[in-house]
Amino acid sequence: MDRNRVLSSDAFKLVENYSILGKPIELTFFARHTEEVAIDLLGKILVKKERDGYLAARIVETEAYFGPGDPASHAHRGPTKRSKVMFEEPGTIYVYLCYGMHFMLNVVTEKKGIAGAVLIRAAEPLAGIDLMMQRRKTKSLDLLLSGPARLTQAFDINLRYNAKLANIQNGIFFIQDAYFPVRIVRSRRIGVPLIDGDNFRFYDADSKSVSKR
DNA sequence: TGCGTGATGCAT
DNA sequence: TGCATCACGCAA
Repeated sequence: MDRNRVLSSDAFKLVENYSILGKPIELTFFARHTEEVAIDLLGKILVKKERDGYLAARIVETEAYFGPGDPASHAHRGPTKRSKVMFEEPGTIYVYLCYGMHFMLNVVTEKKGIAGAVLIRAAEPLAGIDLMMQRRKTKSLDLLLSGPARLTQAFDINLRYNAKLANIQNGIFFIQDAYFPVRIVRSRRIGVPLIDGDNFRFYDADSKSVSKR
């Protein structure tokens, strides 16, 4: 199936198709090494159920954040009021406010008690596009979800979701992508201090929705 | 390029 | 209690 066709397809029907092909992924998916999860999340579909239908987007950019030893991680000095979520059960959603105005969406990894999370930085819109464009006040498909704050704005993700499990009961979950192979590129993480050996950002080399900078 | 914006967490 | 700091986006 070609990607342009997907992007122009009717929103909510498409999600039904994906739902048939890929069930929501098990939370055990997240109970692995953070780097592995960050890579494997590329190509997965982020789905959020709303009153009037579904929002769906194909994840194309992620970053891995670890615990102690990773100075860029909120958890690097152990659990605090904010970062304790990163030590929670794998598959827990970690949302926090950045620069006083931007929400960041992460999913907790590793087994409970070990800090780790994957920041979801960008995605390609698949369903609920009109609603997302309305929220973002943009007409560009490429820019709609191409940045961590853009994505949370379009998906209306805020602190209410923090510390909730990423499962269907809570209105947000992932389903598997049965279609596209992903050509993965690694780079250093964005917006964090320069760290020797930082190579924990991952993106789909063929996606136009990857964030710039 | 610079600024808005507010919670966080370390230093007092 | 104070105050740098911050996984960013947008107007210019």
